[in-house]
Amino acid sequence: MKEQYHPQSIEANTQLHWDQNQSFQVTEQPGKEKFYCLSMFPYPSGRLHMGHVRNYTIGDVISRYQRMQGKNVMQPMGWDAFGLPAENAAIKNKVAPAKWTYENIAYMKDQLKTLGFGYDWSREVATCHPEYYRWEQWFFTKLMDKGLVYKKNAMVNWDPVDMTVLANEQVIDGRGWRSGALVERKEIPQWFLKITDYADELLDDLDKLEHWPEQVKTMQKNWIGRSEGVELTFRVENDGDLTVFTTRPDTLMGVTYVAVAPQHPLATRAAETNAELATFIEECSHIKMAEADMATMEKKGMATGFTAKHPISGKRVPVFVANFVLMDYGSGAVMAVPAHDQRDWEFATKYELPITQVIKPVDDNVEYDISQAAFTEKGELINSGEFNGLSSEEAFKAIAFHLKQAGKGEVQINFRLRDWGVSRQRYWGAPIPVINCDSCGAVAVPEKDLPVVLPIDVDFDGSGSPIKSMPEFYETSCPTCGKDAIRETDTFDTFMESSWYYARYASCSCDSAMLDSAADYWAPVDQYIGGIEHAILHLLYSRFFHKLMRDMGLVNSDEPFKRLLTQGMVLAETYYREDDNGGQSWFSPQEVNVQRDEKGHLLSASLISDGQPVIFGGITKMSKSKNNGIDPQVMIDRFGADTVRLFMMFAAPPEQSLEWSDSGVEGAHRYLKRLWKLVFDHLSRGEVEALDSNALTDKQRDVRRKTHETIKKVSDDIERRQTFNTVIAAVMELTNTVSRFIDASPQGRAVTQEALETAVQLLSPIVPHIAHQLWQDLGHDSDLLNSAWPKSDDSALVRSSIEIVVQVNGKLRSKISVAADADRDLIQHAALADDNVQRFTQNATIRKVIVVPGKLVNIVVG
RNA sequence: GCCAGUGUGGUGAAAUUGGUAUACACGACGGAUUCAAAAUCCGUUGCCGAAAGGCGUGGCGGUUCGAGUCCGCCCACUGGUACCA
Repeated sequence: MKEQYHPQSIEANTQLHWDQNQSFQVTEQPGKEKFYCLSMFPYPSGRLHMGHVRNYTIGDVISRYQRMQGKNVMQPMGWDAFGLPAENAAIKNKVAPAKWTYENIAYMKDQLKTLGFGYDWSREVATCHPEYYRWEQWFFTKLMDKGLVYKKNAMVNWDPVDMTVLANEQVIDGRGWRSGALVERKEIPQWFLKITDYADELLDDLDKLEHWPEQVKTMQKNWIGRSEGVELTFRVENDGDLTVFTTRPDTLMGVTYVAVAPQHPLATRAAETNAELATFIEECSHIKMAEADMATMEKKGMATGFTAKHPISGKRVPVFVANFVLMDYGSGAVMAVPAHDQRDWEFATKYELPITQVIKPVDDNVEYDISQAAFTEKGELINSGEFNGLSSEEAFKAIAFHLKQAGKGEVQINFRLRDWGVSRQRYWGAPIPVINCDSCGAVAVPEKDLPVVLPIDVDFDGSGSPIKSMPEFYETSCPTCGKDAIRETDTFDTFMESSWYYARYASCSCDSAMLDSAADYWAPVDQYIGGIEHAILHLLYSRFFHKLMRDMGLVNSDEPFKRLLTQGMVLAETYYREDDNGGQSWFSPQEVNVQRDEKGHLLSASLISDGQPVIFGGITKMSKSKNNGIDPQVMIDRFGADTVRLFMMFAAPPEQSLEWSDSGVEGAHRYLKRLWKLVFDHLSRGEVEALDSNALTDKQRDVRRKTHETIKKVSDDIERRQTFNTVIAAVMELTNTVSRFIDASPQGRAVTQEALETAVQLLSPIVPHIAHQLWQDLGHDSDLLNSAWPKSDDSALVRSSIEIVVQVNGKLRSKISVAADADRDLIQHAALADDNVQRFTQNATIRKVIVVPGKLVNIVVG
């Protein structure tokens, strides 16, 4: 064994060993318990970032741990390769999206290998391969057959200068990011998947996901947003019916106006003879298609001149156009009850519309003032004619019944969830497999003609998708009638590809079907790991897809991911200088020198290159825009992969955000050097005898107890709690104990050997390369990967005496040592007899003594 | 705006079921080693106080023998908000 720790050669040799033995290639083994561990695949943006390193280290730790539990572990990796950034890079660097993507994949794959992750690379998939998206296209055509797909008009952000559809992130302050033109809303025909058909099941099955974080389940539940209410109709004078949904039919008699979306047909008709209204509607079209923008903008409206007839009272209420009513959600119209809804109240106050109170608190002592704010609680009905005196709950039923009798409304379950629009007017995505024929309509591309291959040799200039101006792509004939027809040139939302990749890994080489029987062996994923930012969309779409695949007979399970770990972001410090024009230029933390005071508070910071000061901009998510990304590669080259992995797992628990710290990384590196030295020093003392657990001194017994306590804690921390930071802290405590333990006797050395072997095994999932080497040095011929996870020996855990904390009035006053099996009375006596306790109790009356055996005594005095 | 989370020493954090607040690290300070430095090793380190002791987990209030942990209100920050992935 070498005296110095050289990570570069150890890591290269260990990786070569795994490679030559194909250590991570797996096949289905029916007799053996399987474990499918999956990390969310990366978008190939160019280089790995720290978020990837964190995500994949967590997955690798869990995989290696499960393997040491004797399971058949599959850990695959692939590429979420379609998406907007490739198009942006193509415009910027004048390189085709496909070429850019494939080059990035090659580079990032090398980086993943350097980090030593145990992937079965024979299962690699990239979603931009026709062999992959072929099956997605096939699946879509099957969904068309089953009636789960439809086409309708939907709104997009339109850049009138670049003549292109913009993603929400490409709209900045209401303008196109490249052209600077005011965006417009535009309605275009798009394909939708009927995810709302599965809303009930997606909601109910959340209860089956025992091992999902509660917060993710709550967010999904709220997103699906099941609510019970009444759908009812207002007859509009000189026009048709206006249907609205309300969860508060008990407030119906307080309706003083109704509002429709600016794009509503009624608004359009009203605007034909009202220039002012037409101008208002035009203004409303310049708002970005994002809920956050809609909800925070100034609420504005204008009367249409139409009136609607109240379905019960028959009174006429004005119809408004309001910019906050969404055309894509529900019927595009809402009823307004200003007295009992805060938004309606603000709108009514602004436009001087009447506010009619119809609910009062049941408890007359509850204070409220309808002139200051809406009263939104439930209560008792007033000013509601025949419904007066009913409770909100009774009125819900009574009013719903009344409306149903009159044929004007019905109780309905409503979902916040909307159907999934999957059309994108972009180039770098999977072509939607549909042909539009003048006679036959939209026809699915037949299976024999799949895949519809995306041409990759294109000139991409950013002015719209190139395949939209490629007749050789879109000119075709109708599969049904044979006449000339036009191929769909929109591509799929990239969430389509990421909704089923986990299943394809199992059947990745199958070229005759989307999935084969192997998918059923491996699915569902036992452990899924990814960023919390995917809590709703990706995870909901994947759950939906899994149910679709189940109903198509492709898998047997109801849910794709048994257990979920959502990891936090990786943050770093930011530094900037103000430009002359008021902008900011950001400097990498690695270019900055920081001065701190005695206590470590930041005093000032300056740029290393010119010595001039820079401003500290806070700690934020690593990003290109703030130039605070730390390149994992630089760190790996400097310290080795094990150090980077160790720091990542040590700095914070996985679900929390993690702050990058250069000195923290150096600390992690120092620890590995100390561990190496500890093993080296131990081995340099020569042969080690067998351990005889009955022949140990008290000190040797203490060290051995620490070893077995550590096994117990670490196993629980990895398996149940998934807190890898405390795993490392616990092993550090063990190695600290060993380095303080000086005992060269045969049994002293045997105890040390056991402690060191244990430490190496417990750390091996986190730092597999150094562990691989140390395991051999400690005298093992077999591969550490396949060694059995250590088990704690209960007899080593036994203690003869334990420490009990003694409090007086809840304040710590003393600690006493009692026999481990001491009963309540004995503990209480010992506590009361303690000198320091007596100081606080002697001049007072003891009112109560609380004894928690094994833990503490609290003496309450008065 | 709405939904979900987070907030503990100088810093990252620990405290798992309501029971010793600050484990394990980083930094800082002191010392050993060295011609010197780096590296390494040892020690000190929540705040106030000479000590006894008091105070202390974003803020205010509550429940309890006992609250970082439970409840109510508030503040700040983060993620998502359906075309970023």
